Order: sequence, then structure tokens, then C-alpha cells
Amino acid sequence: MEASNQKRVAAWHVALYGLVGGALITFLKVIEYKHFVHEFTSEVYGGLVALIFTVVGVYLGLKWTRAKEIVVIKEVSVPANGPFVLNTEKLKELGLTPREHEILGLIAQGLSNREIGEKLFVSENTVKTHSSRLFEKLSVNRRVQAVQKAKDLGLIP
Amino acid sequence: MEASNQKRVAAWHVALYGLVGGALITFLKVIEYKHFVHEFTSEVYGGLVALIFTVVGVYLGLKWTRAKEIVVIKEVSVPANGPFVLNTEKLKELGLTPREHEILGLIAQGLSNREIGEKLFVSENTVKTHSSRLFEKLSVNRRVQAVQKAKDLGLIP
DNA sequence: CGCGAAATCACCCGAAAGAATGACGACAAC
DNA sequence: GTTGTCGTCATTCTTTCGGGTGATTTCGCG
Repeated sequence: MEASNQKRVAAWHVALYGLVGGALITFLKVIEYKHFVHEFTSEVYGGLVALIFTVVGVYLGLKWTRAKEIVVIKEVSVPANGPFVLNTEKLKELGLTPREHEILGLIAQGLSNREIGEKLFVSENTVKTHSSRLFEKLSVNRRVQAVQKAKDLGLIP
Repeated sequence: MEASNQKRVAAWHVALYGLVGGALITFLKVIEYKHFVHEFTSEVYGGLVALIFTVVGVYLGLKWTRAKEIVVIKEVSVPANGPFVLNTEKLKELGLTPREHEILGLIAQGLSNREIGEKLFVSENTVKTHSSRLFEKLSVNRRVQAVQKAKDLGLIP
């Protein structure tokens, strides 16, 4: 869509250029028949034509490349919601072990300790131990708070 | 640094343009003295000059704006981070009462039932009743699940 | 080899949460 | 006036959580 649009614009400008050129040639012919050119030297005449067409050329060049400028956009965003990048620094800073981090993710999915235990093939008691240490490291005392804080810190999606 | 560099380039091109223009005028004078122009009509002569200077103009226009392209870059980001709009339809669809919705928000903030009761000046039992009905309407049975689902549905920020 | 970190599991206990049920007052709608 | 919804509160009971303590195994590092 972008490319075809550009092509259409270019074609339009070419046509415009042809029309302007034709009009100018006609104009030259007219002033010639009116003996306008005989009052000046061919030097001045050539200079006039050169000036006019240079202006036209520069104008067209600007016009064309102006369309190019728009296309040259560049992404420079930061706060956006990317696919999610884990905050490894915070992870280390808090001293979360891989297992604790894993369980944190499962807690965030709304699973109970028992369900987590079944999913990981460990006892519910083990899950409770992990989550306890997890809460301690996150300085929270409820799982909802843990989830909220973990999301803020970029530990979970 | 970027700006001064651009200025220097522009000045250079202006000078170049002047030199080329002078050279062409000299060229025209030479061919005139050699009776070159007398072999053609002034139309053809003007057309030639027009063609040459148009090409020069377009070239210069492209050259100038090509430098501009680099300047135009940056900007444009697509964070799509809306401030949060409440999904009123889902709210009605689920039949959540204002009170239930309010408590849902407090649950999402990690508050316990008791804390919510104190905040709203009602008994903890009332909070439990509300949250029970809330879970029923959301088809969940744990508060973390409720928070997760509510966020997905756009019921809370 | 000893030492520490990590993971595992167990037991206890109190608090919180969840499910179920019943009840009462206010208020709008029919 | 009857009906229905909403908010309020209570009681009972079960499950889940969270905190605390202790123990075992495994693994890597010095």
C-alpha cells in the first residue's frame, strides 16, 4: 500500500512535469512570435529559460524527495508494552532462585499451592516453603501483593 | 554538530551550483560565438537549455533534500498505552454491582478482607459476601484469579 | 573433603479466605 | 402493596494461606 501509493505520486509528478514543460514551450513560441526574443540577446533569453527551468527542477526535486522524507520514519519508543523482557537485575538483586521465580509465575496465574505442587510434581509443603521465602524476598505477605509487585518490577509478564 | 554540518553541506552546494551555472553560461557564450545557435531555431536552443538546467535543478534538489532525510528521522512511537477505559459492557453483562466492582478493585490492590472492611466502614463478613458473589459472577474461586480475569476484561486498571 | 546454597519435605498452628445459608432494611419499579 | 435488587451483617464449616521450625538431599566451589 505504501509502495503503490508512492508510485502513484511519482507518476502524477511526471505527468505534471510534462504538462508544465509543454506549457512553457508553448509560452516560448508565443513570445517568439510576438518578437519578444528579438529585443534581447540569446544570452539573456537562455538565462531566463535556464532560471525558470532550474526553479522548476529544484521544486520538483524537493517535491519528490519530500514524499521520501515521510517514508523515512524511524521507531524510537520506550514505554511501550513489548513482548515482555525479564528484569534480570531485579531478579538477582532480590536473590530469587529459579524455582521461586517459577512458582511466582504460577501464583500469578491464579493457581493454588496444591495445584502448583501437582504441576511441578512436588508436595504442597514444598510449594509453601518456596512461596514463603518468595514473599519474604518481595517484602509482601499476601500472594496478590506478590503478583502486583512482581509485575511492577518486570519479573513476570 | 548535526546542524552545523548540514549548513556546511548546503553552502558547499550553493557554491557548486554557482560554479556550474557560470560554466554553463560560458559554454553558451562559446557555442554562440561559434555560430552554433544559428543552425537551430531558438525553440530548440531554449529546449536544450531548459533540459540541461532542469536536470541540474532536479539533481540539486535531490542532493539537498537527501541530507534532509537524515534530519527527518526519529519520532513516531506506537506504545498504545491507553490510560485505561472501563469496559462498561462487560460490567453490565456480568451483572456486577457498584459495590462489588469497588471491592474488586481493592482486592486487586492486595488488601485483605479485613482491610477492605475497615476502608469501607463495613464488617469483614460483608466484604466476604460481596467477594463471594463477585467470584461467582466472574466464574473464579480465588482472588488472584479474579484479579487476573478482571484485568483481562478491562474491569480494573 | 567440608561448606553453603538450593531444593525438597514434614508438622504445627493461627489467620485468612471461601462456600453456604439465613436474615433485615432501603429503595425503585410494577 | 408486592416484588426485586442491593447492601448490609451474622453464623457455621471447610479449605487455603502464611509463618515458624527442622530435616534431608544434591550440587558446586574452594
